Amino acid sequence: MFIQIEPTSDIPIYTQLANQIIELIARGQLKGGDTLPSVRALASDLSVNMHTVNKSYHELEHKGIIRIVPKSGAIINPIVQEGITNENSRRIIEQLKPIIAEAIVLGMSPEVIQEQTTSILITLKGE
Amino acid sequence: MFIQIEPTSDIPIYTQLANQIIELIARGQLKGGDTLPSVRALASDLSVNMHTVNKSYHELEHKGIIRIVPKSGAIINPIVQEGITNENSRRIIEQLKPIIAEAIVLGMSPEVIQEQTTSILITLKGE
DNA sequence: GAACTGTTCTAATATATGTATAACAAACGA
DNA sequence: TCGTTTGTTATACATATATTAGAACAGTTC
Repeated sequence: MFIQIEPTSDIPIYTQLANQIIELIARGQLKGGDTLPSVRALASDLSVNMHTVNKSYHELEHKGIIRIVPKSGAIINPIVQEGITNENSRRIIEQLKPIIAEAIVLGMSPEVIQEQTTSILITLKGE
Repeated sequence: MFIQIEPTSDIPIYTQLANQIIELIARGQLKGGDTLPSVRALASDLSVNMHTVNKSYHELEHKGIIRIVPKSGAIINPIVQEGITNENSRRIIEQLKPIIAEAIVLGMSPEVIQEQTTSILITLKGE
């Protein structure tokens, strides 16, 4: 697991960690059925507190990305193949909207926004 | 100004406000040169504290979206026409990446992600 | 000159974030 | 079986962020 935490970032550590795990799954470097390190092991690895890692894992579980088996470990769910749910789709769009609005106001043209989106998709999935 | 604040949201009030002002500018409902209400007037209007509105305005100024003239008011900068700066572009991409990664993991196909991006752009700019 | 403006200051409260320790009970592995 | 590991839970503490409140100040506006 190649994870890098910046303790001084304005993004909370547990969010940084959750985001990076999501990115690893999107890239296919973590697959459905793979197990995540124990909260203690990963915490020690990243030099952060056990509870901080635990909070990340529960955020991922709440989003439906992993499942936590008590007293056992955390397992990555397979990437959903049947298409995204309406609820999740709505959430994603609500998150994208303000960022795209900001991009427009800062002078990024719709064409460039599309290009950058494509670029990110290629980076993540190779498509 | 049609602004709606949800006090119980997990998104801070000052962020909600800044986002909505940005969206109004992106939509063209606020234009370069337009003035924003005074911090006291808008705070009263939204039933929030003056300092919360002030924090929003300063966030917008920090992003280069408005300028604040001390003892006078806040004026919207024109939408940048010369293209986005590299620094701003980098920031936008860093914000988009984790959301797009999450969309992929939750089963949104690259094609649908592109479609939704287009849809948001149309909603905002009519393009 | 009165009203309004953003600024600054102090203060209080609530919530969020992160760390530190410890104990518990279930699961795991040898 | 038995020791180790696991996630869980509880308490405590420190710091930062978010929000509100009230007041005073000095420049701007009309």
